[in-house]
Amino acid sequence: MVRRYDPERRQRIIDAAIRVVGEKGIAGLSHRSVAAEADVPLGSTTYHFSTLDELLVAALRQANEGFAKVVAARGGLRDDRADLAGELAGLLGEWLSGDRAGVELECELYLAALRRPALRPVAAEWAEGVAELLGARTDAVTARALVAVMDGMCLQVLLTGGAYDEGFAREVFGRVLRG
Amino acid sequence: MVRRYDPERRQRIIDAAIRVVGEKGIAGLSHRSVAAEADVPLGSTTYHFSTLDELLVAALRQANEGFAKVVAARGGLRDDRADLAGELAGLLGEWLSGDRAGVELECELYLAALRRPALRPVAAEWAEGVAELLGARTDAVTARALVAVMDGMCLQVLLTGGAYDEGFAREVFGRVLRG
DNA sequence: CATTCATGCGTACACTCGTACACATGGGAT
DNA sequence: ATCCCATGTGTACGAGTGTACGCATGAATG
Repeated sequence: MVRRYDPERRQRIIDAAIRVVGEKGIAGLSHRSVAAEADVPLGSTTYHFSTLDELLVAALRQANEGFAKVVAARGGLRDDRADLAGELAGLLGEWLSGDRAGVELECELYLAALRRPALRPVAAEWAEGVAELLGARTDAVTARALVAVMDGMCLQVLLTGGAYDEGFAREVFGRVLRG
Repeated sequence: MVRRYDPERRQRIIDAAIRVVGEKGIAGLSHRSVAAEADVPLGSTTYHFSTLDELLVAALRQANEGFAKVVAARGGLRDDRADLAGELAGLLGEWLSGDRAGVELECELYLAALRRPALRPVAAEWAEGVAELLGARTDAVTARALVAVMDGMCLQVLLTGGAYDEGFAREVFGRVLRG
């Protein structure tokens, strides 16, 4: 069995990477910047993550839990009696209006999959995870559609700098659900 | 009136920037790489675009026309008799299955607005442009919703590496339109 | 106890980058 | 005709980067 001297070392590097991306973006991520943020020598970061892609995969996997936490805090969307469209609209609003830096961080890592094939499986996992969560309340096709709408509305808010309109979101979710 | 010695110089640099981003991604964009691609000296690129952001803005503005061309080639969505949901689904399919490198290029520039505020107005212009195009066939709220759905479905295809399902797209567009 | 080797650490090298600056050139204004 | 200045060019510097390599350390194994 392989054991490490400092089992926290690897985790500390991932946490530091997330902070670096949050502050300076993926463009500001380097073995050195992570090493400085994690307060470990350069060789330690290159040893644990020989490629920056590996580090990004680990960071994305961990950051993905942010949205899941918001969902869990809201009871996991399991209340069949509640209005799902309204629930989702509220969920998005809470997520977007909360820790904005964290939101941008998650999105940036997620969107980075466009040019980094290594991240695509992780991005796909996230989409499937949300779809499964919704699958408990609706059919698979509608769930996939809802995920697409959520992604699209997040993009609109984050990319164009516009404000999030919860009423609009509820309306759109409702139409998709009314299929 | 201010005239340049080489009126094409600036344009050639923009074209070169688009090619560079298409081949190596935004991460591979630098004053030097653009200069090499455009076959101009380094000083020329730094003179015309002192910041890479400026160059990206010009590139995004020019690349945005790619989708508009596909729309125009399809008659501009102005045929009221046709099924709008099917039209949009076909449009997306044609765009996504066409020049894939060009699609990724446009998306990457578009998504870069997340971390580069300078690009946001241009991204917003694009979204508004498409919404206006759709506004001729439906109300403003529905148009905005359709844009969000289009963005979201493109993301799903490009980020997760999944295939584009035109039937699914048509179904979702239909639901949003049936509001 | 002795050995092994995954892990951790420090340093150096070659490379690219943004930036700055001095100088060349020639169109347009005077 | 002359001057001005936007434009074009070449070069250099310091900072930051990925990578590689040699060495240190101590847990695991026999």
